[in-house]
Amino acid sequence: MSEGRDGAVGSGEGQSRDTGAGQGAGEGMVDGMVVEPDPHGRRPGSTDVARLAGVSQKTVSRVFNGERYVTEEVRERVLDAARRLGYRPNRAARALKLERNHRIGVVSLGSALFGPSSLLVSLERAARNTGYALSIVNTIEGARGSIAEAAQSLLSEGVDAIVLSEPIDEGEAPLRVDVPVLTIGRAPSVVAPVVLTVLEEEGGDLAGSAVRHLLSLGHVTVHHLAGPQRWWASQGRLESWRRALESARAPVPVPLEGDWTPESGYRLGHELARDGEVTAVFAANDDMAIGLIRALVETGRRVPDDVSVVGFDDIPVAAYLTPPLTTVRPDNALLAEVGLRRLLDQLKNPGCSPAAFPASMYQLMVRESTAPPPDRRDRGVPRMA
Amino acid sequence: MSEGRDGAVGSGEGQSRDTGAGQGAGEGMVDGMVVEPDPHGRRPGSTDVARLAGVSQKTVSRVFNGERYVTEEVRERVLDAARRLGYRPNRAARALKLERNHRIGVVSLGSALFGPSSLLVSLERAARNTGYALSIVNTIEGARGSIAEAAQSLLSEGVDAIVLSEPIDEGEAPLRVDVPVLTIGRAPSVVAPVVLTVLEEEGGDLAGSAVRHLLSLGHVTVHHLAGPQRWWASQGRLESWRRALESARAPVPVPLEGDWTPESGYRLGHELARDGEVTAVFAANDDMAIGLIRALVETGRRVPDDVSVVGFDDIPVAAYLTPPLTTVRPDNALLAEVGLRRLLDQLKNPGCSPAAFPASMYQLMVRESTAPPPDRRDRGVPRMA
DNA sequence: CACGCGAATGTGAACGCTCACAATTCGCGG
DNA sequence: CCGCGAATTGTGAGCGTTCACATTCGCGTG
Repeated sequence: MSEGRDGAVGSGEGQSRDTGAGQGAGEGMVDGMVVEPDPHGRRPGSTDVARLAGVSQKTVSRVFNGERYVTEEVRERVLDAARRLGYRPNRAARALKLERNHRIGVVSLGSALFGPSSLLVSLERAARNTGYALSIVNTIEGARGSIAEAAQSLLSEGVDAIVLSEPIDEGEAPLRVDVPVLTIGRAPSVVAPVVLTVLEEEGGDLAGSAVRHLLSLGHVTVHHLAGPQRWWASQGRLESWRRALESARAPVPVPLEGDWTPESGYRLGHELARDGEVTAVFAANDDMAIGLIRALVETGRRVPDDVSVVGFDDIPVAAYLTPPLTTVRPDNALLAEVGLRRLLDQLKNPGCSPAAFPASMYQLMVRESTAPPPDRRDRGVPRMA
Repeated sequence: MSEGRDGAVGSGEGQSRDTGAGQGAGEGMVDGMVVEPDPHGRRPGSTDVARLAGVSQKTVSRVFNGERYVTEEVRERVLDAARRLGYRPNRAARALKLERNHRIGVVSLGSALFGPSSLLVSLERAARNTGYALSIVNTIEGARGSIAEAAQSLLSEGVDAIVLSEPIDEGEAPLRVDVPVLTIGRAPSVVAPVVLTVLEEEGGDLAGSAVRHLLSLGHVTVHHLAGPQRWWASQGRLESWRRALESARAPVPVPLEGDWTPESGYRLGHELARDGEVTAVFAANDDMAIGLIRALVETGRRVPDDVSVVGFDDIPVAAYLTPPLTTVRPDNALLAEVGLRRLLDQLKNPGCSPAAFPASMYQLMVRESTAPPPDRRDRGVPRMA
């Protein structure tokens, strides 16, 4: 087996400042891997592995990159040596050389809102499945230029691409970066080598099912409690609501604008409650829907008997509220997955066409916060024309 | 918006074999900074800046690290050159040389639960305020060894430290890593150079106020709907509940174990409802409390008239439920901040004693899901002995 | 005026890795 | 036995930074 080669190593040691001598001394077991006492308290590098395995440093590199042209025997020896030393390749060095990081940056809002959170979780999972790491930078909502700042910070970390999650329209100079960008939801203006987008609308008509559900129950129209219009997500839901009404030839009331919080739903709910005509409301998220319901209840309107309410998100507790909330459940995991796939396809294979959307992303969860409007209830459920 | 640039790339070709495409920063204005056409289609490095500014590369480094001994005039010149080139220091190179990354890794559960999410957001903010970047790896609950795996993955990214957020007890071989570790909540067994902890209990007695509140309303005892006991957080809440009962000499009922979801609260709520003695329940999170309330309502028990319920977390909608939920509000931001401070102090100044906890972290939000027990209501609010 | 000292700047060697390009080996047909 | 290509392994040059160590410069002091 190992024919002389050990002789060859001994000679060339010009550079050995840190390389102690060939110590074979004490060693401790850690979890099945032997840790050789580090020569100088340094983490082992590929050269250390190479020395121990009696091969060149390059060969170690080959083994760890799964390149061809390594005999099984050598590979074994290298892997074994690596295990003994507790070696892990140094990503920084690799990134330095390769000029890419296998890391993508996410600009997100620092919020614990259910929608954004679950999107983030899904993004992480999707990224990790494809071998990418995620860097997350949160912007502070309302701080001007914070998206650009966040993007810069990611760029200096050397991310290969940037994802703008839940982008909001900061109404500023376009964001300019030199890596591919994926925006989830409609894009604010971005200048980059590649700009990709996954639109929420791609996965179906968002609010359409909610609106049609309410109309088919006999409501004359559906009011809308919108999210902050600087969020593209809010705009999408609003538009979808409007379109659904228009295509059903129902009147389109003036939408109210909240800020995602139950407080805002509550406040606007009191306004809505003053209008006796209101029998159905679609809220842009569940939190606002809940605030809204509370306001209605407090002003003596029953839900769903007097007013029907539909939310958006299907937060975990939605089914357990009183009354259980009818709501639209988006498939954030799917959204994240498709978006990331488009981005990564583009990264490794510039110019290819974006992956199509596989399936519908929205599901209306009909529960008990919706019912026929009061003047019709006794007549049963009528149909829309 | 629109596509990025495209032309302009034509010239450089030599080096672009591995780098996807040569689509580095092209020419043009970037956010007010002039980008000189790249000499070789490469991102500018400090040497380029140095050349342009007519100084040595080292001086550029000095400027960007805010070292002393740089004349104002030179600094200006360097900064100006850097701006012109659109230079950003390369973190990978720095990390390579420094052997640290200014990056800390977080092992978290991939969940959109409110508690963990808001903790994560707080961690990110705290980290960024101190110049650290965060890498987040989610574990999959229930997958064996996933914490160790996640930690390894962070390690190979070269993080300077690891935070175990919301750790769960996987009952496995101790986690062994070679960077400092911070565990938020009680630690599973970890072997590392430094192991720090922030306990939730440090910030107050968690559930104590909730239990005392209920007892003082006249309830004989308080039942507990616990979280999954593999989570240290659940154990803390359970213990705190038990201690509070014991120190009030109230009987300690057998706790029920849920899994954080409203479903589990609902299911266990039905069990609880069978026991006519139950007049007060403390749930380990709001979601379960909501499921519980639903179950109670369905079985004809009124909340709070027949049964009082207290939750934990104070999720945004808690105040807008019917009835508004009395709950314990933890200060996750504070928790994250103190924890991170301890970690960073330790990193830059090994051996110093951990920062103390500045303030109480729990606040009982008394709302309308709690009231005196049914048999006493008419007699007004009695006092505990 | 030499000397010294501190302020300001430059030098060259790593850091751990990958890549283009040898260099070595092996099998085998001519 | 030579040679040639394919399979394997080695070599050396950086990638952009930082660091220890010069080096230069300006100027007050003996």
